[in-house]
Amino acid sequence: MAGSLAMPTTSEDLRARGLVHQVTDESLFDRLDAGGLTAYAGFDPTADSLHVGHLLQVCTLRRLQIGGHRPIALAGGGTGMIGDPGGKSSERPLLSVGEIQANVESIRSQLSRFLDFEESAGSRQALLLDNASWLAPMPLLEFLRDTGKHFTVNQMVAKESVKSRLERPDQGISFTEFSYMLLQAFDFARLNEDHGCTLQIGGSDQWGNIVMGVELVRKRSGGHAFGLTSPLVTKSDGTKFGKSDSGNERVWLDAARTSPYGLYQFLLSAEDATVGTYLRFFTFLDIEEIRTLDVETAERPHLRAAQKALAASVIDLVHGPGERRRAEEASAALFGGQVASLDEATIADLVGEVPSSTMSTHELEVAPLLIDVMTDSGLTASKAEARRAIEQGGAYVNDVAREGLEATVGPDDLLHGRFLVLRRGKRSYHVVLVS
RNA sequence: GGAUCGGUGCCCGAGUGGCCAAAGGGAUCUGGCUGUAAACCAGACGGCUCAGCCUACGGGGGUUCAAAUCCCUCCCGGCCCA
Repeated sequence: MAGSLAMPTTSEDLRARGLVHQVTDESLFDRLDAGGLTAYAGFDPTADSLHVGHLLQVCTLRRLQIGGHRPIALAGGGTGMIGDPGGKSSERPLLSVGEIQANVESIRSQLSRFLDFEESAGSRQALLLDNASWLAPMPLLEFLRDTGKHFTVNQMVAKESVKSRLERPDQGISFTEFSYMLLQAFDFARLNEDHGCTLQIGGSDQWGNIVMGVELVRKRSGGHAFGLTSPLVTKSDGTKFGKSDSGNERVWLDAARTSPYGLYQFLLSAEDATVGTYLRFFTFLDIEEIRTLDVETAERPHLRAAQKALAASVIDLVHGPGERRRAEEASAALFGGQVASLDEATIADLVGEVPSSTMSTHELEVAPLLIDVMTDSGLTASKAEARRAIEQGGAYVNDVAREGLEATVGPDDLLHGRFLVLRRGKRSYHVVLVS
């Protein structure tokens, strides 16, 4: 990264972006600016894809790599079999070894979009490790003697993640989950010994676990390790970032789970109050540029320049510029206000990008009920839902609201003889390809 | 192993024989206002072949004209004793 003259140092950049919540030791900042550290963040491989909730740590690792450090992404193939008690209201289901391994593999390719795993990166070359490789074969007695003896149950019970579970009168915490923090601490010690890793980063909810790791490093080898946490990413109402606004589903980085268009729409709808924070957290635009966007948001919020920049930057990184273009174009076409007059090629491009389905000319000729078409296409989960949408005035065909439960669609509704653009509510589009 | 409390819809949480598809809150959805924001206001919120029917109150069985509510049993969790 050849920097311009105004290029901030790594610690300046992290601070300016608001990425520093807590540090175990202020002297970390000098080291960050000096370069040459090895830092890690852990990821639970509970699914075969990362989701936007993982984005912050992935981006921070990338910032560190850019700053001249070696990032390690640690897949919790071992700890993933246990489950972190933090935040969870109940015991989590255990995944099988096979499932976890498959998940780790999928995540590997996603990470390579953010981190440079090539040897050409030299001392900055990123690593992806799986803690199962050392946790799985570790003898229990060895763990208890070498790791367990360094911690008292007293301090473990005092951890916020455990306390919250203990305070619930109707829930408990299994010993298995209770052990999680020790395993995480062990990971840090292990990475420290094997790879010279001296920094663990994570969300602020990881603070307790990270501190234990720092302690364990000191107790085992006398080494000085650091912890750095970032703030929790929330929306203005305090709820967690990462669930899609429509549907309450997770937003994934895997295009097969969340399309680039879906991700684009998700980011585009970021609140004014938080879009600036997101730009700082999830993009690599420089601070000056982001400040300019802050001003834009304040002065011309309806243009949503910041949201557009956010969506574009993130998708560039996650899916590449080609997919970003397609997502932008699809969004522009649908939300441009003239769906019925879009040209054939434009609508054809929407198919596949936007949620879509197919239907035979046959089926359309019998003038099916809109209720059924909406439900069959998956736009609504049930006929009752489709009915409700119509009754409440939220069902549209080619952007025109349809009223009456007996409303039907037919060949007359086709655009260019083969498309039907359905919409539910303000922004859930669905394209039906009729052939 | 014993004693005891508990398991209700996406979540929290009332209900303790019929008026219960089950209060209330949150989440979600739709409409309004806007900017495909937020906040706010209003409505909706199990499903279907929809004035009826089906599924649902941890699982199974039973009592009853009628059960989320009573009984038996099993499973799971809290807490206490051993």
